[in-house]
Amino acid sequence: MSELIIYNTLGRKLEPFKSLVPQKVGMYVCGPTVYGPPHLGHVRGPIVFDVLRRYLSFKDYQVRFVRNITDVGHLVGDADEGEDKLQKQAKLEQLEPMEVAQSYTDQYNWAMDQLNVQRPSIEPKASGHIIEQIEMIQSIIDKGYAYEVNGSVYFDVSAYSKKHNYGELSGRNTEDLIAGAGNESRSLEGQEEKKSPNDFALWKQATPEHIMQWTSPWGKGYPGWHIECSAMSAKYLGESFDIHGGGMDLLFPHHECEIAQSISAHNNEPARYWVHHNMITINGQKMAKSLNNGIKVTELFEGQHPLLSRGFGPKTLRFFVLQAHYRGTLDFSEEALLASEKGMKRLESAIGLIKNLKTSDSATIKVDDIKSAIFDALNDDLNTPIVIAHLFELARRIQIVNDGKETISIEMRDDLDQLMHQVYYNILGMPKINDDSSQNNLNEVMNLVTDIRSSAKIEKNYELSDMIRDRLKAAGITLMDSKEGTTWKID
RNA sequence: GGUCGGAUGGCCGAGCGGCUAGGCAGAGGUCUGCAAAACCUUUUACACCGGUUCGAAUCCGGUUCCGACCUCCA
Repeated sequence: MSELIIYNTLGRKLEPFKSLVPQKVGMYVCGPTVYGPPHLGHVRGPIVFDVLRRYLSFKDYQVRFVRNITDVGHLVGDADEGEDKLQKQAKLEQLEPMEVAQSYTDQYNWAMDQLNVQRPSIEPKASGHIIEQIEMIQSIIDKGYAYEVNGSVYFDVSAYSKKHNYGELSGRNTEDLIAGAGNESRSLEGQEEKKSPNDFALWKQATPEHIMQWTSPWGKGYPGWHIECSAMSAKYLGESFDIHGGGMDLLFPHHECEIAQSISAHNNEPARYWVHHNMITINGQKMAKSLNNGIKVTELFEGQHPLLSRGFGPKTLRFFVLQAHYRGTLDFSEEALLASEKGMKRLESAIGLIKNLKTSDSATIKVDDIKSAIFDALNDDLNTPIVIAHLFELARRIQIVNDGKETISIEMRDDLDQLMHQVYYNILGMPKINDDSSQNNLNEVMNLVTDIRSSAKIEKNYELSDMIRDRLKAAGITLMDSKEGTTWKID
C-alpha cells in the first residue's frame, strides 16, 4: 500500500504524510461552540476528520484525536454589546450558562453518534482549561509578544512579525490587513485600546454583568478567541503535533492566530499538517447560524423544514457528505440528498448479496484491480468520491455474478466481502443500522393501515376500525383522529 | 478595497494535457398477471475570449459571474 498524500494548507501543496512519532498520530480538530443546536454546517468537518482518523487507524497508526468544546469567551458576531455568546443565550432562556452549554454539548454529541462519528479520545472544554490559557498568555507576555491594557491582554502582531511570519498560513500580510481594516465590516469594542488593528485579544477584561469570568493576573476576565485551542492542543498533544483540522472559514484569523500564539509561547510550529475542509452551501451560500439559513440536524432527520418534503437519515447525510471531496464546496438540496440516498441503498443491497453469492472453482471477474484503485484514491488526499465510485463498480460486478453471468471463487468472494466491509463500514464509517429505510418502511405501513381504517370508518365498519386502533395501541402506537385525518405516534 | 477559492451535462459531483468518472433523474430493455422493486443498456458537459500544444474541461493571459475570509463569531 502506498503512502497517504494530504493537502497541507501550510505551504498550499500536497505532501506525503509522515507522523512525528512512528505509528502514532496526534490530531486536533476545532470543535463546536455550544450555543445552539447542531445544524448541517456543523456536520461536514466531523465526518471528514472522522474518515481521516479511521483511515489512519486502518493504516495501523495509533491516533489520539482531540476535539474541543468551546463553552466560554466568544462574542456574538452581529451588532451587540460584546456579551459572551453563552451568556446572551442564557439570559434569553433563563438558565445557567453552563446548563445551556451542557445541553447543546449533549445535542451535538447525540448528532455525532447518529452520524457514526467516533467520539474524540479527549474532548476538553475551554472552561476547564482557564489556568492553562492564563499560563500560555503569561508566557507570551514574557516573550514580549503581548501587552496588557486596562485588564485586557492583546497579542502584538507587529512585534511578532519582526521575527516570524504572521500570515504564513492564510497568505495574508500585515499591510493588506491594515488596508482591509478600514472597510468597517464590523465595529468592535476595545479597538482603541490596541496598538494596531491587527492585534487580537488573548484575554478580555470582564464587565460586571459577565457571568462567565475568571480571576487572572490582569484582573477578572475571560479568555480571547483563539487561545483555548493553542493551550489545549499543547496540553494533550504536545507543543508540536501532526494534524490540525478545521473548516476553511477558520483559516483566518483563528488558525493564523493559533500559530502565532504557539510559536510565541513554545517556539514551535504547533501542527505539521493543517487540513481544512470546505463548507456545505445552500443556494450557493455557506450555512451558518449568523446567516440564519441553517438546517438543524434534527430538522433534516425528521423532515421538519420548508426545503424538505420528508426526513433523511443520518446515514444518507454521511454518504452525501462523502460523495464530495472535502476541499470542495458541497451544495445542499433535497434533490441531491435524494440521489445520494438511492445510490446508497443500491450499494448496500449489493453488499448484502455478497455472502450468498454462488461460488465456482474459477473466477471470471476481478476484485484486485478495484481494491488497489480504492486505496490509491484514499491515499490521494482522501478522495472519497472516487472511492465510492469504485464501490459502485464493485456493486455492478456483484450483480453480474448474482445474475449468473460471471463467476467468483470462494477466496475471492471472501476477499470481496472483507474489502467492502473494511472500506464502506470501517473507513468511510457508514453506520450499519438501517435507520433510513426502517423509518420509511414504518411510515409506509402506517399510511397503509390508516388508509384501510379510514375506508372502514367510511363504511361504518367500526368493529374493524376499533380493532385496528386497539391492536396498534397494544403494539405501542397510538392513533389520533381529527378532522384532517388520522395521525399516529409511537408511545 | 485586500487575500484565497470556484464556474463541468436536468441535479449532485470526480477528473487537472490524449484514455467511459460515479450517483440520481430521463430513455430503452429483462423480470412480472399488472405494478413496484431489482438488474442490464444508454442520451445530454466542461462560463466566455484569446494563446501554448500534434492534441486542453485540464496549461498560460484576459473577461464575466459566484463564494469564503479580512482580528477580538468556531
